[in-house]
Amino acid sequence: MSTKPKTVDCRDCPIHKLQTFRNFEKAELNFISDFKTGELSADAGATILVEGAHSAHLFTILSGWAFRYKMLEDGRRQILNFALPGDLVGLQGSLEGEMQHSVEALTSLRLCVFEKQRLREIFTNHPELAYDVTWIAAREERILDEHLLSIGRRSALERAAYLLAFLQNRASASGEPAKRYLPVNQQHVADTLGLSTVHTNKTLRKLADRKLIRWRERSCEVLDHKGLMKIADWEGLGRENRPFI
Amino acid sequence: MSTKPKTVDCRDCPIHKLQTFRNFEKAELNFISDFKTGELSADAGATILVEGAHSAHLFTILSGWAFRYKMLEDGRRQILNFALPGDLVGLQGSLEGEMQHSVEALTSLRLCVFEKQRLREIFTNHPELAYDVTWIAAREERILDEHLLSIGRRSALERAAYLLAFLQNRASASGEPAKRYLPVNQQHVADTLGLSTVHTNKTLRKLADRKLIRWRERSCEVLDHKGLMKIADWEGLGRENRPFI
DNA sequence: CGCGGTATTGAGACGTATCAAAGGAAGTGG
DNA sequence: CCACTTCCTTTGATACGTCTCAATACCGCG
Repeated sequence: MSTKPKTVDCRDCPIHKLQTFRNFEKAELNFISDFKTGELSADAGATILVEGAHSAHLFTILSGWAFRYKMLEDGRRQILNFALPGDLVGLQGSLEGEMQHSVEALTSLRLCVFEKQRLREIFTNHPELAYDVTWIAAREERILDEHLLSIGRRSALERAAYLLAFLQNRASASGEPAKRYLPVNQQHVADTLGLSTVHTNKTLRKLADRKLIRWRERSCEVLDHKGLMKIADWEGLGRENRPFI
Repeated sequence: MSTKPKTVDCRDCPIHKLQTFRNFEKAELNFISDFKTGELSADAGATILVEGAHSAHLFTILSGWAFRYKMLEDGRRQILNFALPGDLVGLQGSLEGEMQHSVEALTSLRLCVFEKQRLREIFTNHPELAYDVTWIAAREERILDEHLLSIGRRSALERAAYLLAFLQNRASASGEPAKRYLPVNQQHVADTLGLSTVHTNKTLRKLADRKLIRWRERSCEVLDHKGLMKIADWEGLGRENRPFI
């Protein structure tokens, strides 16, 4: 095996090379490279950020999946959204002050670490990148809007169909084609849909019976993406040139 | 009656004077004033923006309440969030491309109109304001996170308590103290909570029986704010120095 | 081989939706 | 000022969806 550098230089970032992302100037990459203070690796199940804590950092996902969630005092948990390679984590909620949600690794994870404190530098020195940050925030909002519609107004079957179509959509755009399966278990699905695990199981079974998905150990294979979208009355995420930091 | 100018000059903006908002530089106000292209008035029930359309504009609420919502094909509606004086409308969802949600006036409404196209100018010329835009987006995300937790994991009673506490919180920070009542009807509450109107009615009745609220025609009076927060296990929004554009 | 995490199933309780109808308040036109 | 309409709220009865509890089956792993 050849020796590899421990951390990826942003100028060689594998993610920037992907089709889904926009092209970046040399100067921008240099700045990002400087902005990046390190990398973090975490195993599946590890907690990256916890609600109520003050975090000095902001992360970008290099590889793997994570999810954001909130909990009520008695333990009820709601998963808010998932984060895939290229996603910014830690921007949601207040820019300053305590975290309003927790973040957990869904698979083993590699993250780029940035200092929140230096976020303002982006705004003063690199307006284009600053605009990107806002763009990313707006995109997250759009997704949260969809989730809200889903949980609020769709039936259990429609909700499940929406979620799996959504995750499949995100996975296939994230440039990890190796992963044919969505790395979630039924507990995760339940906590995202706002359902009990038992009912989630029965609902997923219906989707499986209709040959829309196949359930595996701790993961889900989507067999009929369009079929799921149709059940959920969902259009899909736009095919866009995402920015990325 | 004395004659009034049709539009408010940003330098005299009544909202900037409120305590909740941060202080602004002269240069910033001048820029905002230039950025503003007009005002728009709308009656309660009027549609400001519609899902699927391309809007060239961005709005700030001068007075009155509005709400954002999405609909499924068969007519089911989900209210995503409310907008009060000082809130930015139209930023949510994609910065470019079609609207992903609609916006409707809840009360009679006055809006400042900005051109989306010129948003980039903010980023190149006024980094502080650009940072504010991002701050505002992050705040909206935090609120959407709360709503997701609520709809996904709280019972009907807890959800209603959360929503009314939330609206009361927002109302009292928005500098319209004249309005002691929240200007929503039970249909709005139902569509926000993801419940039927009938069940919403029965749930609100329980809150009223416990002397937490009193229901009026097309509006709600909150009698015990803390009681609502306790039922919902909700901490409230931070008392922050909001930016504003 | 036994163990812990995950998925599956069934039965009964509970919460919420749906349908239908009636009562009240506000606004309109005669 | 009244009759009328319209929108909003309230109530009851019944159906349905989802939750809870409990037990079993399954699988990978030490």
